[in-house]
Amino acid sequence: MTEKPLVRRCMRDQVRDVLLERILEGTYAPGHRLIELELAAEFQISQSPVREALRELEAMGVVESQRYCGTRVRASDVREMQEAYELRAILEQNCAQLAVPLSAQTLAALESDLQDMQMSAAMQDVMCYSQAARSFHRHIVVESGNRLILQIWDNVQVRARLPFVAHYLVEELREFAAVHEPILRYLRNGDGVAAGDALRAMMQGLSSRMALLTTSHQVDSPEGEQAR
Amino acid sequence: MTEKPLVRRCMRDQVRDVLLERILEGTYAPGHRLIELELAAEFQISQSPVREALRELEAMGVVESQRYCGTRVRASDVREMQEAYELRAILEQNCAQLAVPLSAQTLAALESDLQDMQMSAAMQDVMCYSQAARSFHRHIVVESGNRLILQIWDNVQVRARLPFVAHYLVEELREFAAVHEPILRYLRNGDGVAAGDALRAMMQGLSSRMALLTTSHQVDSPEGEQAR
DNA sequence: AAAATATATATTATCGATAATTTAACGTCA
DNA sequence: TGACGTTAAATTATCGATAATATATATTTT
Repeated sequence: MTEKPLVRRCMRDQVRDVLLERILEGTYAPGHRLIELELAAEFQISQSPVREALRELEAMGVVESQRYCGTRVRASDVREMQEAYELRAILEQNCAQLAVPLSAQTLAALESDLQDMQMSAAMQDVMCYSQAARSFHRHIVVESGNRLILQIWDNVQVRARLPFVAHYLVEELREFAAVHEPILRYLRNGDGVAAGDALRAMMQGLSSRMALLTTSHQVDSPEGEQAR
Repeated sequence: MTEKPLVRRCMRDQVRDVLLERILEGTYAPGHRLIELELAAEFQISQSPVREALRELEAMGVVESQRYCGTRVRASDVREMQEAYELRAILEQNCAQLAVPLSAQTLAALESDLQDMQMSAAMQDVMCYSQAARSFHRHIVVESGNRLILQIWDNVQVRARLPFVAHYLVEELREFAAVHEPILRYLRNGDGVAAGDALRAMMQGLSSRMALLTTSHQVDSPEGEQAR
């Protein structure tokens, strides 16, 4: 397993980034155990930096660990994803209101993101769609001017697992992209309330969809590596 | 400096809690340096658990550290506090809506908190007031049923530095306590929207007050211990 | 055979020491 | 004097090893 040489920048940060990447990309499935000394051996470093990286990931909510029992990738259950979308609904509704009026520059960026969404929706490119959608929504949060909310949103975003969700909605990506059109229109007209309401409705719709996954699909069930 | 014996429960957690307490109580003023080996010596443990505790506090946003340069208590600037109250306004407004109708038990708890607030307001006991107010608002967030929001709220709560804010508002604690009366009444009547609106107004009022502190007071200026 | 107990193993939590790095203090030279 | 380099001191980052603990496995007891 060859990996980048891990030089310059403290080991801890590098390990964190590598592990986070692996988790988000799915290399480490939910439930996968992360053993400190094993990882230390792989990276050819000692236990300490690995340990600290894991603690950081734990604070971020992507792994969880129990005293003396090890650390494993969190299986984001349906309930949590639902809650994440419910929270996003609230945050983004308000951010839209705070963000208007938007600069021409920001509007252009949103326009560009929307085009990317429509393009990738047509090609059913889930990863690409997720990225564009994330960018679209994030711009609105940024423009709210509240850095704390942005920080929180970024955190919640990780838990919302959009790439995962988009995968289940691959047939409907076009429709989801289309929903963003009126939102952009409202924003362009400076109607933050309408844009906010539309954003909220969209997110709450997704939240409801999450609930349906509970029964139809088994979400994030660890396949290869199980709890013992 | 005698302290609790720090036994049972991993050292890291105990250290974290002690340090957090000291920071929130003001024993460690903003800007205060936290030196790993110094703390390790005080607690009679090694550097590692102290270090991990500091990393955790950093993730919580109460301290900040630079590579090889040490860790110090964050000076929560006015802007951040303002943003925190703006966010609380949004979260609590929505939580009130989600929380109704409340159980008799919860209403009783809110009633009790309100009494504590009025009592401590009368005695100008800032710490006591802060605690009661925190409990009051937290109950509402808990009853929203959204655990993720609760998690976020707890985090934001730390940044809002209520004890600090309350100190500046000590003369007005009575009035602030009184504002909670109609909120409780709305909640008792099951009017989540009205309660939410009132909560939001209160929080936004505080947010505005924070802005005023910018000019009139020098907030959180490290007195004893300075940056070098 | 089932329950309870002891042993073994795997892994984390902590330790004490060293390496790496930053900042401050000092001295040198133009 | 002041810019510049150099050493010294302070502190973090990392290391390698040990202690503590949980889980799994084997053993005994009833």
